[in-house]
Amino acid sequence: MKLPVSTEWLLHCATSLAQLKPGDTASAAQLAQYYDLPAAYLAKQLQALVRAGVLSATTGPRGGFRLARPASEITLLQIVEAVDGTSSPYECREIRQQGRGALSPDECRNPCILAEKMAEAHEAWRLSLAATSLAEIIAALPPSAPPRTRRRLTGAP
Amino acid sequence: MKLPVSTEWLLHCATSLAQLKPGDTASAAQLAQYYDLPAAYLAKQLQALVRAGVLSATTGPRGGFRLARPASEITLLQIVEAVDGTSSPYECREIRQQGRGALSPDECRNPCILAEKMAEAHEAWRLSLAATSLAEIIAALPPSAPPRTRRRLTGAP
DNA sequence: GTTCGGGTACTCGGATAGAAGGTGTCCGAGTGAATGAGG
DNA sequence: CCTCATTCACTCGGACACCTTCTATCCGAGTACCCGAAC
Repeated sequence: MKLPVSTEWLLHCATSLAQLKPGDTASAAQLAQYYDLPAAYLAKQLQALVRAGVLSATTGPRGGFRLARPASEITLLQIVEAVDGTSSPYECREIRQQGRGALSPDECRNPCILAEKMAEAHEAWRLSLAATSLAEIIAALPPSAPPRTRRRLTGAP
Repeated sequence: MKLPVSTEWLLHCATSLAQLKPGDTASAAQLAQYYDLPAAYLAKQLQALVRAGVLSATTGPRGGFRLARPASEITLLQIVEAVDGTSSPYECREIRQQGRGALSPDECRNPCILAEKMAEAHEAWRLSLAATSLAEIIAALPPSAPPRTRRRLTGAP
């Protein structure tokens, strides 16, 4: 069970975008320089956040990415699931219905207990991530962080 | 983020082994037939549970696998982590210290907040899985299940 | 001075190769039990 | 009938290919801005 490395990238990028002034954008190239990441691949992953409705993209000069909604309404879960998908890591393939020990369809009316327990754990994970919004992450940073982030993102010395 | 398919196999196999009479064993071939799984690969994964101390293996005729401890002391988490490893799915590579926006080592004295939140979610997942033991899984089955499982595992008609 | 048109440079977006880890398979080393002969 | 050495079949354990997914890269389509000329 491994999350893509790009998960970290996008969590940090979203945090950076949340520190911009409303209406401002940052391009994929700027974000890539800010964190020293492969620009093309980062752009590809940012598109996933656009498709998920977390970011909105503008083309052309002075274009780039910005948050599609207020930072207080974007949770860590939404970002992670935009990158990695929403499916559960445990996929029940109903092996209890196969082989010599196969259960009758009648005995499988209620779902597999093991699958239920795994789903509960996944739900606990999701709830934990959904409990934190980007706004709370920003609030935990020192007050000097946002201006500095803006400065360094735009490339100003 | 995807768990190996073999996770389901081993959760079910451990459940089956927990239904044996104390001291009895089941071979990898028997378990594979019971669930219609590739026997060689299942054996390879069962070894992982042996290395983790969840199962114990006996070679030679009438040998096989059995629980290394009482079912009440084996949690779902121990089985899952034996298969998939104990590392967190989110790996913080400290990209905040790289690139144009790199933070000074002094500002990185306390760990990255995002990494902390991701670790909290993983811990919630682990706690949820650790809360259920194999004994509780068995207790939820109908009383007729264990004898039937034993019969079908050994190949008796 | 204002307005309009074209050019340009910059942006995202999707289609295309390479690498890592899970999946599946194979064969060898070791062991405990069953067997047969001998006492 | 009991004992013991031998054989054997069965078990696990580790080493070797294949395939899906993540990683990385490239180039094309579209667009907002900037500049120049005309009014």
